[in-house]
Order: sequence, then structure tokens, then C-alpha cells
Amino acid sequence: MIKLSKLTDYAVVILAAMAGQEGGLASASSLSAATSLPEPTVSKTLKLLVRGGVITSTRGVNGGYALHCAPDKILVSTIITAMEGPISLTSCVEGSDDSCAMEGTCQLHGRWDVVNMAIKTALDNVTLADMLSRSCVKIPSFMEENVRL
Amino acid sequence: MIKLSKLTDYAVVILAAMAGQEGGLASASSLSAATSLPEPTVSKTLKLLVRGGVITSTRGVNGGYALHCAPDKILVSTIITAMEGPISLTSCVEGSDDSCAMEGTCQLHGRWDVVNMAIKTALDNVTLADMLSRSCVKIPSFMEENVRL
DNA sequence: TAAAATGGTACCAAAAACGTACGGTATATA
DNA sequence: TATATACCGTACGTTTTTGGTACCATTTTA
Repeated sequence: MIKLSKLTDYAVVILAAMAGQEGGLASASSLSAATSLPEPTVSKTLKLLVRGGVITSTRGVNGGYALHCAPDKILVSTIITAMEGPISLTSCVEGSDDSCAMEGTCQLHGRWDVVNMAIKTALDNVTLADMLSRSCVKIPSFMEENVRL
Repeated sequence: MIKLSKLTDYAVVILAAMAGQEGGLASASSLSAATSLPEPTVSKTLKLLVRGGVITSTRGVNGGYALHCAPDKILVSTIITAMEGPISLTSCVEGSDDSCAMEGTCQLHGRWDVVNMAIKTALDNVTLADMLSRSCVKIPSFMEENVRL
């Protein structure tokens, strides 16, 4: 089904809430209230986003989270990578620890990188802002020209 | 991890074997021998590829499988769709049976379609032939021009 | 009629995802 | 300095998905 995890979906919902509120830090609990998502889940999601560099965190009283940069500067690929790890479609390419089981016979070892790069490029060209724009009138950046890919 | 299932990986390996052998039909058992993959797995994979229209099948004695068209006409998106179902990243958009749990609060219901389309477009521009070309000199079709996506 | 080959379905074990909980650490304020 | 707030890291049990296999039905040729 080539689908993303629910956590990634939540991430965008949460980021949308953060982008919506003007200024200041947002705590995990306030974002939980804003999104109607359970607090532990929100917290878990935020931690991953911090680790991925999508948002920043401030500890202590009055602490919270904030977008690391403007929504139109946050790439969807960055969000997905933060939530799901590196974007690579097959186990052949992801890690070097266990080499492909059919090393000898597999005639296209690593050729998935062609596809991986295509997807990576596609995701690099969609920003959080593209996803947030409610009016369907706006044309996402990747459709502005008559590009083939 | 946004990764494909192993079956999809096997599919490409099998398709490579089919593209490699000149003419005639290939049976599941012969493809099993050619790829060193267990026969039941090969069989299962082939069934899905037939259903997806990637290959054709002939029943009965001397039957077997054949590519539906030339490798450079077979899109990676077609292969992936055959093996994993429709390409849509989140459950929000895939089926209409269970509507999004946070219908009211989710402010970007369906906005993943922007990303889905980007990925679909990317996969539509890579063919099986692109993946099979062993010489790294060949430039995949989607890289021929200076496209942004 | 028998053999070869695909078609469809069902099942079990393994792996991954989901949701949650718990203890730790940093920081502002009283 | 004490305390409350809020992030940080890890771990655990349940549920879902995937992976691999088996079984029987159907089709076609010799």
C-alpha cells in the first residue's frame, strides 16, 4: 500500500496547529487540546520532529515547541524522514549490515536507487505550506511548470 | 520507513528474469530456478502481477507468463500498484469506508493528495527498463532534462 | 484421461506499528 | 532553594500487517 505511518499523519496535523497559532511556544498538552489527539501520542510525535530538526524545543517552565522555520521552508521529505527514517524503498539499500540475501543472483542489486531518487526529489519539492493551503486554488510549487517528473 | 514490501522487490527481480530470457513463456517453476526464490513465493508474485496487468498468463500445459509489453513501457508505478495496491500515503484518502477519525478537527483532510500526486508522477516516469540497465552510464528518463521534480 | 500449469483462498508465524506508561532532566518562579 | 512545569528517553504489551506456505480448483495440451 506504500503508506505512511499514522504518526506521520499526526505530525502534519500537529505542525498545522503550530503554524496556525501566532507566535510563542506551544506545549505538548496545548497541542493535544488543539488537535484532539491523545497527549502521549502528541508528545511522541513532537520528540521525533525535534530529533529530525523540523521543530525546536525549549525545556522547563513556559517551555514548548516551535517551528524551526517558516512552513514554506519545511520540506515534506524532512517531515517524513524525521518520522520514518531515511527514505529508501527496499531493504537492499537501507542498511549495510545484512547484505542482500541473493547477492549473487539478484541482477539489479541497488537499482532501486533510481526510484528512491525520484521519490526523494518529488518530496523535496512539496513544502508544509503546500499542504496547509486550504484553498484548492493555490498551485503547489511542483506543479508550477510543465515538468515531467 | 516508507519502504516497499519484499514481494514488490521480488517482483522486479522476477520481471528482470523474464526480460532477460528471449521469447516464449516462462513458468513459475522456471522463474523460481532462475531467481533462486522459493517457488510458492514466485507464484504468488506472478499472480499479483497478472492481476495488475503487468504480465499476461497462459494456462494449461506449456503455459506460463510473459511481459505484457516491452520493459521500457512498463512503469514502476504500475508494478508497485499491482503489488501493493493504490499509491496513497495515508488512510485518509485511500478508502471511503472509514472516514477520518478527526473529521472535524483535522484541518487538512485530504491534503496529502498533493504529496500523493507528486510521488505518483515520480513513479510514472521510471520504467522497468530504467531499473534493469546494468551500466550506470545510462541516464534514466526522468533525469534526461533539468527537471525540478 | 492424465499431466502441466495457472487461479484463488486460507492459514500460521514473524515482524512492525500503535498506543501508553514510567522515570529522568532542565528551567522558571516563588 | 524548593517546586511545579514541561521536555527527554526508553520500554512494554497489544494490535495490525507482512511473509511464507499449503491446498484445491480450473484450464489446456498430448
